[in-house]
Amino acid sequence: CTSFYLFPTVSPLPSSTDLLIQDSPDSSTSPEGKQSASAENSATKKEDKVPVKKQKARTVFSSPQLCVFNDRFQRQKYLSLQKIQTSSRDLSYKQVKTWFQNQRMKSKRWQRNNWPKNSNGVTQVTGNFILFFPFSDLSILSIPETHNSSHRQLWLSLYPFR
DNA sequence: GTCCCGTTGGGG
DNA sequence: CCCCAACGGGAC
Repeated sequence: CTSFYLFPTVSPLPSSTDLLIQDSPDSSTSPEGKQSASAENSATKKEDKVPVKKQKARTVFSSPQLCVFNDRFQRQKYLSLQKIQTSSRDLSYKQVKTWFQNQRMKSKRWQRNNWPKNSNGVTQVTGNFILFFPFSDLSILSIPETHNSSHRQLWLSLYPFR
């Protein structure tokens, strides 16, 4: 998975979404719930639960994982059942679901702010090209020479990933 | 159960 | 600061 894709015409799409995504060494999240067992300070009142500080785990997805997710997200904004599970066996379903949710929000927010509108909030069309900005990524969907109903599509996706 | 939405908190 | 995974809660 490179950071640059260009597949012409009706992309059969890599579809390899599974396989290859070698598991990165660490892959999983930070050491979960590591605070000491905290020997109960014994005789405290029952309902006086001292705030057991739950440390939020901050997962950072690996680049290959993001690549797969992004690629998928371009086509499906909604995670259909557990399909993507296979490509990310190290990640929980909840994590993937959360990623899609956040991505949807990000997409929406990005559109609200940065989508090029022509007067009426519709996608801007310039010549033969439709500029298509799903979110922070750049995508250009062009429809060159539409001879009768066979829209030839050319997808050009850039995945910066920062 | 998932979704949306606002919010929280970890980490660069 | 910002980014973003994860959380909480209400709605369906």
